[in-house]
Amino acid sequence: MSVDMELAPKTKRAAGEPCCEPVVYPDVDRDRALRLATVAKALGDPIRLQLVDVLRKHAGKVCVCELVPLFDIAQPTLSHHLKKLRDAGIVDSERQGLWAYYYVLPGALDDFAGWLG
Amino acid sequence: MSVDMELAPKTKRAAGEPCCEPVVYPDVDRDRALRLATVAKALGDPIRLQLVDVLRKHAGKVCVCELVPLFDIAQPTLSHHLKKLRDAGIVDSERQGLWAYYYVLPGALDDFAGWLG
DNA sequence: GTTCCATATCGACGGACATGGATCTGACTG
DNA sequence: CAGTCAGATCCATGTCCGTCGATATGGAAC
Repeated sequence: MSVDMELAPKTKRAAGEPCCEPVVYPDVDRDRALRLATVAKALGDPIRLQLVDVLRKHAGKVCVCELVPLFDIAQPTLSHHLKKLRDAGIVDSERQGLWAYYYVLPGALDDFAGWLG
Repeated sequence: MSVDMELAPKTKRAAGEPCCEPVVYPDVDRDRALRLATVAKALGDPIRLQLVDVLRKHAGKVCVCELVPLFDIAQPTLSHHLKKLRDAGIVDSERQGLWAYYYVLPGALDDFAGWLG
């Protein structure tokens, strides 16, 4: 891979002139970048990533009491992570009596996966 | 989608007995989760996500002076974000005289894209 | 009612993060 | 050499994050 010479700024230029003309632009606008980054940020913690991994690979909804023993963290911490994933729109929950069941929202990761190619 | 009854904890149980047997496990071990989360965390900022988007869509290497005018942030802040992406193993840089050229490391996002499905 | 249980929320702590001004570094110019 | 420029680093600021103990909530069992 070599430097694209069309993008190489000219070495000599008038004082005050910017070093080069901008020729590249992001394909993702600010709003979409914000949405994509929100998902990425939610996945940017090992425990949350494993949580999503478990929920994604299991068809159906998983009881929180199943998730607690999988990680070496206190119950409030797990609850905090689940809330983060819910706030990011990746998972949702459903209560049944005492227990809460979590599941990955269908298509929640599609946009991100699509951007990632 | 309905609750998987095989996973539903029994309502009645002996005192001290856990509410249910764990039947789900993460396919991703702790180390891989850490590596995947590192990439996700680096992408968890709108500016860094747009940076990767620009660098990915442009074949070859892009001069920093091209990137600065694309965002409403100060130059040290942009440098900070580029360093984060470098530390995460997503991009690398190459100096040519006064200018620095950044590019996405080939395959840097493959593992993450593969996990995301 | 009371008691127990699963989960969520609160409050506080330490550490990490995003930001930008000032400054340093290294390279080109004259 | 001195002057200039691009980019990185340093430093200070305020904010957010991960963690967990304590507590609240709301349902089930007795």
